[in-house]
Amino acid sequence: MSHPLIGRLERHGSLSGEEKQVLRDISSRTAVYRPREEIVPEGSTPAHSSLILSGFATRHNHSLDGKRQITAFHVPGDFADLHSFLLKKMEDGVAALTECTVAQVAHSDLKEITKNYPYLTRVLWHTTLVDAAVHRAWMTTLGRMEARERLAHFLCEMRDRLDTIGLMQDNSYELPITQEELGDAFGISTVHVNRVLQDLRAEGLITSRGKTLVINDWERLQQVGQYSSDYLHIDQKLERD
Amino acid sequence: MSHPLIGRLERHGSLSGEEKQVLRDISSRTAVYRPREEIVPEGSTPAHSSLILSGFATRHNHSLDGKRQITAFHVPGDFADLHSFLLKKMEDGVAALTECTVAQVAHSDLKEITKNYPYLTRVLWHTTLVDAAVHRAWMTTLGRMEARERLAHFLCEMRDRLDTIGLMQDNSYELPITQEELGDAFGISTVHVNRVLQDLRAEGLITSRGKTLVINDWERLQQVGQYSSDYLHIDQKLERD
DNA sequence: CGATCGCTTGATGTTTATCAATGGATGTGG
DNA sequence: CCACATCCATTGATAAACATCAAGCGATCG
Repeated sequence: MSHPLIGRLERHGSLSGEEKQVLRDISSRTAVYRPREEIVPEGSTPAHSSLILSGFATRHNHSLDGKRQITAFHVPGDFADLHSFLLKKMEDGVAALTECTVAQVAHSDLKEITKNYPYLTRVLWHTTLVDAAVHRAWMTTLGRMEARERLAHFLCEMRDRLDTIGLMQDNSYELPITQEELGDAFGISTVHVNRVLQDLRAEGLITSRGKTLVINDWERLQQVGQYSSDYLHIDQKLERD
Repeated sequence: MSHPLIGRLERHGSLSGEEKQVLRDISSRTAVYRPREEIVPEGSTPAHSSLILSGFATRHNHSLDGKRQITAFHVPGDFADLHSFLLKKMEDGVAALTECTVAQVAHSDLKEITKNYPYLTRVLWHTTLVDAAVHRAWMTTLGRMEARERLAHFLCEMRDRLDTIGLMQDNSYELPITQEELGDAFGISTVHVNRVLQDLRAEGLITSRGKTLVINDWERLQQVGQYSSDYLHIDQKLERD
């Protein structure tokens, strides 16, 4: 398996051999987490950032009265809490959805990168900006779209994100996310998620068997979700100089 | 008037004299915008980032069916579209709410900073991460809180943000935002914003005369909004070394 | 002075939450 | 291997939050 972070960053820039070696060096310490296990506790102050090498994970807040808001779903190659490098305190925790292999990148190593590798620094900064761009897209679906549009939008987003890492084939992908988690991400009750997904199936837009999701009508699903992949900045290249 | 950006960044780190001079140099080109004028058009690819020196501004998306989602309200000292330095294409536009004086910082200058001033680079990166942290807090209110809680939360947030730049006195501040704009930010119809604000007034939590907002019961307003200022990372210091 | 803007109010309809219960699938200890 | 528990998807009935439509009203402005 090629290195997920290097693969990811190479889509956003052209790394030198030295830079690739640096990335390999700082991500050599790995850990494995079981499903539902906390990778980064909510409210903690980690000394390293967690790069997902394999598996799916969530990032989530809890409101003061205990309700959970999932702020991101993470897939292999995502730097789930790179922002903790500079923000220190994690308002949002990271938890494994499936078994996850995670590289733990020391913040001290990241700081060295900012001192010696300006281009690599910009590439890493860029990944946190894409993360924020996804937040803004989700804000728009949360604030201005109905439940079926939100879910359709998300299914489109996952298709494109998984496609770039080779986890989508024939408009089908594995989505190890329960209906309760979808509800917590998109501000919908579990019951309503269930009914909306049934509608999308009944209209012939999607099929699902177990955790496998099939997109049967990509065009119409994008229309329903008012989806455009622009905000993911897939394959946007950062110039070196 | 002291320089708003330097004031802002000095709360997040300790800048050297040389670094302060660099910041002054790159933000010397200014422009003035009238209320409602676009500062950064939605979908554009600016060659510079806009730093608000004075005035209030919004950042906003439009869903494909034309509904507006406001993703941020900006106050003096905010680098409204610093993310356009690396993301290039602006999915969200910036528009003036009041008359705004804006410093236009060339992306080429920002790139030079990343090459020569690692500490300054981290401080700038940090500001984009705080921006994203606010997005996540808003996502939580959008997804998991009711209209009156969302608005109460926002009024608390503005109190603290305006306090740090000296625009809050005696639990009172100027809020040049219409009820329609509040609705577009928090996923609520204008009519409902109006009724919720009336409720908050009737309960004695706030008073408003024209654009002036007074917080009459800070404790209870925070409770209603389930607010804690942690996510704003006010006065968090980044170590130099 | 008409026009526009922002705020307000009332009446009605829709989306979605909540509560409660069921059933299949999976896993676990005895 | 079975009894039991747990998780997740599903269904029906009722209630709440909020949107939409429509109209009026004061302030401001060219």
